[in-house]
Amino acid sequence: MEFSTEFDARLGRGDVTLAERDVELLRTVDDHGSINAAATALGRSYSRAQQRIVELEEAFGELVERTRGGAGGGGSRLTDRAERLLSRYDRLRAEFSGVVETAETALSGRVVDREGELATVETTAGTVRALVPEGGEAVRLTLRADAVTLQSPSESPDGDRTSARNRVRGTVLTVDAGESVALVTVDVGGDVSLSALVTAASVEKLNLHRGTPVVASFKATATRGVRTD
Amino acid sequence: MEFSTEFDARLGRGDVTLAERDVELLRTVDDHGSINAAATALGRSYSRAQQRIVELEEAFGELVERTRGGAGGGGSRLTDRAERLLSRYDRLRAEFSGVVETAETALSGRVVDREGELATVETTAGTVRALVPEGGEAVRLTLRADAVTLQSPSESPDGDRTSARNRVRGTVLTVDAGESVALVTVDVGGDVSLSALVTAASVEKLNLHRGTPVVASFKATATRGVRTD
DNA sequence: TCTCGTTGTTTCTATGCCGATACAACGACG
DNA sequence: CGTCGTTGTATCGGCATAGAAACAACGAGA
Repeated sequence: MEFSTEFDARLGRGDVTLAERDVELLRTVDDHGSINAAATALGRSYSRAQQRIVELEEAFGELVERTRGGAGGGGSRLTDRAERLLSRYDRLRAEFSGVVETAETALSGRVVDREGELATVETTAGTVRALVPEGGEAVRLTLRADAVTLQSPSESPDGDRTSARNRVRGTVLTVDAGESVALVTVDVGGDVSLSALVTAASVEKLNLHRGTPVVASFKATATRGVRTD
Repeated sequence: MEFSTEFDARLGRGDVTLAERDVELLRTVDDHGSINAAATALGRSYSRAQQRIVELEEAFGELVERTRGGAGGGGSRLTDRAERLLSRYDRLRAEFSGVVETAETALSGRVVDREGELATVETTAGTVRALVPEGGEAVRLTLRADAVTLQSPSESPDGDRTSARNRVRGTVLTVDAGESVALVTVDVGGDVSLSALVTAASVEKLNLHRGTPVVASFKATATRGVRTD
């Protein structure tokens, strides 16, 4: 069954949280030069918009510099603090978007050893280390495609000199090339294949196509599990 | 300024979206054995809870198996479909949590070349490849600590045989050891340091401590940018 | 066949959020 | 010194959401 995955991001400070709606408002104030024009442009009431800005400022500091009088009657513009806040929000949202957009591999497995939140998990694709919250036995691991590094088997070092502890041999199943990046699926012996997001340049350098033998490596700290029991 | 980063995750199908509140309800139905008991336990009204379940089922299929009659008057339990749905939601939420909890490095830079959404960006830490949405010039790159692999400089291959295209030399600044994982900051010459989340085992194997020379490598596809202009 | 607590359905009501409206205060510009 | 469109403030009303309450229907078990 196919779902759409959605989210909304918030930045909290005290008991006030900055949400998408607030960001939209502040951005529009910046664009239109006044709270009034911004509210109108967004189809929102001025009074609520103004109140909301005051509320946000109580938590986040001065965000909007108001001026009154003059030819145009006055206006408002964002402070540097507000710009930084919006930039911070953008990055947060971009990261969440990354989660939603990036392909992922899900592996079912069983915890066989554990040291703190670092677990050793037996999966169909082999034994991997992963971060798993305490308490679980049966787990499901999630691994983002952009966390998987592919390399040529001949170059595969002994693994003692890198912090990427998980290392699986396999052969390339498919290469779905985009404009500048490609989604590569790798058969690693289990019932599911492993997805890796690599650049087009890497596809060429590693000569990736169906049948290419590769070593897929990924960090334990980038492999996260949730319990399923 | 320190913020709390929050999110809520949703799974959509058609025009119905499964939110945290719904997951909570379904889980409680499972725990208590009836919609009625679940609603009471959550301090919610039975009628709304029941209506919501029907609404969810119209989009997601049968989620709750109801029975009426018998000693206890009947009851409800979750279907396999519901269990799978909840598991799927858990993994999504876990991924978002990962974003919130994982340390990250932010690099300011400037796009000097671009091929599709893959950009070459000059930063204070050197030249890196990153995924940047079209249109930007000045960008801010975000790199998750769990996406950074550390390796010993002696073992650093020529880079043509791996798909981790970004490679930066540096020296370890700090090692913040947790129970089983450690957050390592690496001085890479710029004004900011690079954070890497590695296992305690890797700290030992690579002999990481202040002053250790390392090569930090990370994939272009795991480096995401947002424009700042 | 009766009992029981459930499911299923309807209606009323409380609440919170927000737009709409009205009006006072402001102050640089002309 | 008046004008102008802004900021700032208070109040009313609409709308959506959800709890409260009441009641019918159900059906396995005693």
